Amino acid sequence: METNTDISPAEWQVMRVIWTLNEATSAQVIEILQRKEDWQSATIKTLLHRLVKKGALKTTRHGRAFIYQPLVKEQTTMNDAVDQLFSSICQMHAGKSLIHVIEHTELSKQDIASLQDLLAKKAVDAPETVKCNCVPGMDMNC
Amino acid sequence: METNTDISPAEWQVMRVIWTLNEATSAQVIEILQRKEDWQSATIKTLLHRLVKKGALKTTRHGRAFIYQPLVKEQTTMNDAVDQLFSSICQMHAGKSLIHVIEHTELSKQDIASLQDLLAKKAVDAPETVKCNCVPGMDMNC
DNA sequence: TGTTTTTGACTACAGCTGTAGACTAATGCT
DNA sequence: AGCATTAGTCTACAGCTGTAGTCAAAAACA
Repeated sequence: METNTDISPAEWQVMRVIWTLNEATSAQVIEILQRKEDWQSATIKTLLHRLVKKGALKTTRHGRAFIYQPLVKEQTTMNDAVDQLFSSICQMHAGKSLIHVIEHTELSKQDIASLQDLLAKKAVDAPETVKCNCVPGMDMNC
Repeated sequence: METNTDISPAEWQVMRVIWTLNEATSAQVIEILQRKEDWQSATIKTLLHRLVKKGALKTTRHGRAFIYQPLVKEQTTMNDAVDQLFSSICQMHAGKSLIHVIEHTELSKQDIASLQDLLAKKAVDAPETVKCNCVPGMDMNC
């Protein structure tokens, strides 16, 4: 079964709260998100509802209210989103964009080490240049 | 003036062709994109039109037809898109997602070298861990 | 010059998104 | 038991997207 969880930006905010807490009531999500976003509670309820419908969250009734829990993993969902973006841009320029993100992203020593490791391995048989694949058939350089 | 060029996935495909060719007629764009996507010409015309309206493309009349040219730079637009994505995900997990992309992206020797350079510099004062910022106020780890 | 082709413009329409009001049923306090 | 609060459901509505048909004007060809 396809878990085609295409999560919109606003929905991401909701997911992040729930991923972090592992489970939460709508009241909690509302309280927390209102510290950050200027959203009415009805808006957040709608987002929760849509996420349940999309299969990204599940609910368990607990007396009066529901408890919301994630059905999709955070890291997986993130990776999918990033993959989707990178697969729609020009391969030739992807490297520069990666440089750009890394310049602006805080990374732990751990992650940096992993990246260095990975790059060292990739360097071995890296091509001199990566071809632009924007115009199929033609062999262009964008 | 805000050049809030929010380009949708389908529109990206169109932009990529035009960025690569520098300029193109709608006929060219249609011909090229139909090699890759199963789109009717009317669809591609709509996309071109929307991109002009959004300020991502400009047109110059050339007899019967228009010549389309980019008004926004490819690398800049890509960087913006990537920034936008990374700013909506959990900082704590961003590193892992970067590792993930790099694993699956072909990179030139050049780009790898730049990345290595950059990482070496960042390693110097990298934090042990990057805090999750998903639940403001609370000091959580997602 | 009349006809075919091309090209852009306009219209369409459903599904997704952001944003939220209104209503209802259940809960809890007095 | 009655009223206030709360949580979820329904409805709404405009703008963006994917996807495309139709039409009119212009151009090219016969």
